Order: sequence, then structure tokens, then C-alpha cells
Amino acid sequence: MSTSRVDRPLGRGRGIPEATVARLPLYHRSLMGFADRGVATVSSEELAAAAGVNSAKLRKDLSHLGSYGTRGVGYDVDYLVYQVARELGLTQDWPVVIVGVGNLGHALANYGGFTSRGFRIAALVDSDPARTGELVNGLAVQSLGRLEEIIDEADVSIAVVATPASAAQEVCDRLVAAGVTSILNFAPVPLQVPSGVDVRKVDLASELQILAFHELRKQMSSLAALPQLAAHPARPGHPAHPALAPRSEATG
Amino acid sequence: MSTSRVDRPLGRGRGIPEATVARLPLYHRSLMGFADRGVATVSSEELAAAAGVNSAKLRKDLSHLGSYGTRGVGYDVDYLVYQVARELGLTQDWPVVIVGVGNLGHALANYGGFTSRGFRIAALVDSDPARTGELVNGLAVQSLGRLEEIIDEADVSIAVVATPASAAQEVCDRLVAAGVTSILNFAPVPLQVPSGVDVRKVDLASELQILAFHELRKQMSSLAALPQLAAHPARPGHPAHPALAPRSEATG
DNA sequence: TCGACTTTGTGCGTCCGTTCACAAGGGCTT
DNA sequence: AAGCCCTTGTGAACGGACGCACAAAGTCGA
Ligand SMILES: NC(=O)c1ccc[n+]([C@@H]2O[C@H](COP(=O)([O-])OP(=O)(O)OC[C@H]3O[C@@H](n4cnc5c(N)ncnc54)[C@H](O)[C@@H]3O)[C@@H](O)[C@H]2O)c1
Ligand SMILES: NC(=O)c1ccc[n+]([C@@H]2O[C@H](COP(=O)([O-])OP(=O)(O)OC[C@H]3O[C@@H](n4cnc5c(N)ncnc54)[C@H](O)[C@@H]3O)[C@@H](O)[C@H]2O)c1
Repeated sequence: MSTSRVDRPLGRGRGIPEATVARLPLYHRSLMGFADRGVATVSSEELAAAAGVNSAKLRKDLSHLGSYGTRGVGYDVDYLVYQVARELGLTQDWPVVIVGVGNLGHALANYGGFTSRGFRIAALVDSDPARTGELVNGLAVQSLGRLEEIIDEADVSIAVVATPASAAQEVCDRLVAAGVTSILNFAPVPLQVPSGVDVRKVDLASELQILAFHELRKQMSSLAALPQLAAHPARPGHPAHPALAPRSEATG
Repeated sequence: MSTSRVDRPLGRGRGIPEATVARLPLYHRSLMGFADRGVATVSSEELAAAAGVNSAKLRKDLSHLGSYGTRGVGYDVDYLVYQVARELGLTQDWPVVIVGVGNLGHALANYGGFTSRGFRIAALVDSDPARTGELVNGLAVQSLGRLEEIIDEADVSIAVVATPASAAQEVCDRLVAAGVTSILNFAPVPLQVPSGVDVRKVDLASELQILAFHELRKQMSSLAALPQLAAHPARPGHPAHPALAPRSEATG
């Protein structure tokens, strides 16, 4: 969704659509579920149901990786797991640095799901001296000053930004300068990066707001015919509505 | 991205494209930034830069809400903030229930960004009796048994699922049965819901895997010409590659 | 009052993603 | 060995999103 447009480096042979890439992790997880249950073969219909997608879409997605199915039978689970994992780069362990070990950073550092999916938390970094040395999930929080050193030593190319919004761009710049080329950003600011660096953002407040939008429509269609409560506020002046005053804690 | 297809209730007058809806929170946040800095008017160019999008896209997005700009001048910040907020339903406070107060649930409950953006955490619910009564951000964790009661009393229509994957569907079913019609799901499972209920999922492991996919391509184009390390594994048999064995902690 | 300048709002071409529907292909039974 | 049946892989139609480029529309200075 928000991966910065790269200049499509490979000449069309390996051109897997971005939408497909975004679903591969889903397929991988569903396939692992079948594998764990001892299932040897799945049809596109079954796998699609488990992943919650259309079966035609699943087949087209998989066809971009190669022709790994058997007509009349389905897909060999182990074989397909391997192919998807290889495509995703999960056959290696990616060292990841988490910058900002507050509420969210702690949750991420304590999460076991990353480790089991090809990622290893290489370091935790925080600018707060009071946090330096704190053990989180067996890993000591390190000072922000060591950031470049850490990235270099552990050969880190993927970083997670979980700092306040006000610090995110600065942290991002340092990460990129130190050699990081993929960033997962939790701060509600659009990060500026040079081309060649991918950024994906996770914006939890936005997700709720999108839900609220649809929720509002549902409510409106329920309470269908009611008198208009208030006229629209005057055009150029200030909104007549008293709500929505609170300062955003960090807008960017 | 993953809002379940609703039957488009309103007859085309209010038809705002989903892609536009997903960006409105972004615009709202950027606008709040301008407002906080005392800026009275912004051009589409400035606002687009702040939001990190194309200015033509921004203008087209805003045009779906109405004709709120002034040609030759730009947009009145306060007025536009109000219009966007109204469209998103942020002029009211949405009570939200968080189910599952573990690592992630704690982080969410402690986060101030929700409260300042139109959401109020109405209750925290967890199935673990040891957690019941625990104070998180001034709110006591309640037992799972009270779920329906809570939803009914506080008139909750938006819920956050932060339970383990294995419990997510069951929790989801209870939420829906109790009247919740919007769910933000952090568990890595595709939730099944009846039509009329919206689900958005946040899948952090997937985000990292998508980054890893692109990262792999970058590495491959760097280390361009190297001997093939290993041949492809045998077709129907088990993958020759020894990696990727770990059980997924919670898959389906 | 008029004209030059600025910026919005949008028509349109293009691209990407989704879905239907079916032919091609492989296994299994007889 | 032959045909039946099942499932894959994909051609093609469709729809939505994006971004260019420009006309419409309003402001501001002279
Ligand atoms: N907690 C949530 O549930 C949640 C939800 C949505 C978005 N977010 C966003 O995620 C980010 C982190 O949220 P949080 O709740 O963990 O905040 P937090 O304040 O609890 O933690 C932020 C941490 O970053 C550290 N930090 C500050 N500046 C830094 C710098 N320059 N370099 C390194 N570390 C630095 C702070 O010392 C602190 O430990 C914020 O941008 C927030 O808006 C959080
Ligand atoms: N922590 C992270 O950073 C992270 C990252 C990605 C995904 N996730 C996903 O988010 C979810 C929560 O993660 P977590 O790290 O907070 O896990 P956790 O184990 O720390 O917390 C889960 C909580 O849910 C409670 N719970 C279990 N069953 C329940 C039920 N039926 N009803 C109500 N509560 C129940 C448990 O008591 C526990 O407190 C998981 O599905 C996980 O895969 C978490």
C-alpha cells in the first residue's frame, strides 16, 4: 500500500504485482496452518477459504511465482510453503532494529510472532537515558548514540520506528544514512526517504477513523429520516461546531 | 484495504471512493498541524506535501466532500478541518472496547493518540482472571463474561481484537452478536463476519515480510552475478532446504 | 474597472487489480 | 488404454485509482 515506488529494478522476468506480494505472507501463514495439521495437499479453493480471499485471485497470485500446482489435485503443501517462503526471503533471518522502546516498542519487542517468521530483533534503541540498559525480552536497550554502530555491526537493513512523531523523521534520516533500506513506521508522519528505500506505515488511529467513517454511514441509514440538527457552518469563518478542539499531541 | 464489502447503502450521492476515505485521516492530521501552527489557509500543493501525496490526488479527494476551496487562494484550514472531521464522524466520541489486554492491548490502552482523535476507550476486557481488576491507564480490566453487558451499556459499535489468534474468531462472533459492527483486528487470522460488519486488520508480521521481499530483490541486484547456491528442491517431495521449520505459535 | 496571476476542480487516458469463465492438463477408475 | 472428472492456469472483460494537463473561477494590484 505505502511502499515507496521503486524503479522496478529487475527487467520484468520477476515482476510480481505489489498486490500479490502483500498477500503472500497471508498465504504463507495459512499454508503453515495446513502443514501443522498434517495436510499434504490443498486445492486453491481450500487455501483461498483459509486465507479469506477469492480462489481465482489466489491461483493468479501463485501463478506469478511459477506453476507449482497439479491439475486435478491441488498444491503440495510443503513444496508450496517452501516456494512462498523463498519468494518472501524467509529462508534467511533478517536482523531488525527497533527504535523507540515505549509502549509500542515494548509490545513489539515482547512479541514472539516476529522471531518465528524469519525476523530476529537485533537491537533495541531509545534516546531516553533512563531506558538505556533496561532488559526487554532478554535484550538490553541501547543508547541512541550507538545507532549507526549497531546497524553496521549487525548488518541491519530493516528497522522499526516507534518513536514519537516529532522524532520520527530525524531517526529515519539517521537510519537511512547508516544503511537501512526498509522501514516500518508507526509514527503518524509521512517519512521522507530517498528512492531505493522502502517505507511501510502502520497508522492505528487512521484505521479506527476509517471504521468510524463507515460506522457513521450505517448509523445514518438506520436513523434514516430525521430533522436536520444543525445547518452547515458559515463558509469562511470559524466552524460553528464546538467539538474537535483538542490539540493533537504530535502532528508532524 | 480489507474493509468487508458493504452493500453500498446510500444511493450514489454520498459515494466517496474507499481509497479516498483511507486518506482522509491523513489529511485531517496534516490539517491539524497547520491549524496548530496558526496557518489560516493552505494550497493543495502545501497540504499534499505535508500529507505526502500528489496534489492532484488531494484535490480530487477533497472534491468528493464538496467544493470547499477558493480558486487562486486555497483552502481555509479551520473550515476544511471541520469538513473532514465531520465526514469521518470525528465530531462525536466513539466508545471503543479493547478485547485482550496483553502486550499489545496494554500499549493501545496507554496510547493517548486515540483519545485525542475522537475515540474513547470504554472498556478493557480480558479472559485471564489474573488480569481482571488490573488498572491500565486508569481503567480496570474487566472479565470476558461481562463483554455483552459492557457493549450494551456503553453502546459500543467499534471493538479492537488483541487476543491470540486462536481466540480471535470466537471473540469476534461474540462481539458481533452483541451488536458491534466495526472491528479492528490485530490477530493474524482472517475474521469471518456477516455482511454489514466491517473488519480492518493490522498484520505487523506481514508488513515486515513485505519489506523483506523487496529487501531481497535489492540484495539480489547488488550481488548480481554469483553462482547458484543450491538447486531447486525436488518437486513433490519435501523441500531440500533445512530452514523454516519453526512451528507458528498460532496460525489458523 | 480590468487584466494578470494563482489555484481549484475535473475530463481523460493509462495502468493496475479483480473476477469470470473456460480450455488445458493430469490423475484415477474401469 | 481410454475416457471421465477434477482442478489448475489464464485470456479477457471490467472497474477503480492515479496523475496529467487545462479550463474555470476567483483574487489582487493597478
Ligand atoms: N502505543 C500505541 O498503541 C500507538 C498507537 C498508534 C500509534 N502509535 C505511535 O507509535 C509511536 C510510539 O508510541 P508509544 O505509545 O510507544 O510512545 P511512547 O512515548 O510510549 O514511546 C516512545 C519512545 O521513544 C523514545 N524516543 C523519543 N525520541 C527518540 C529518539 N529520537 N530516538 C529514539 N527513541 C526516542 C522515548 O524515549 C520513548 O521511550 C508514536 O509515534 C505513536 O504516535 C502508538
Ligand atoms: N505484541 C505485538 O507486538 C504483536 C505484533 C503483531 C501481532 N500481534 C498479535 O496481536 C495479538 C495480541 O498480541 P499480544 O502480544 O498482546 O499477546 P498476549 O499474549 O500478550 O496478550 C493476549 C491477551 O489476550 C488475552 N486473551 C486470551 N484469550 C482471550 C479471550 N478469549 N478473550 C479475551 N482475552 C483473551 C490473554 O489473557 C492475554 O492477556 C496476537 O494475536 C498477536 O499475534 C501482536
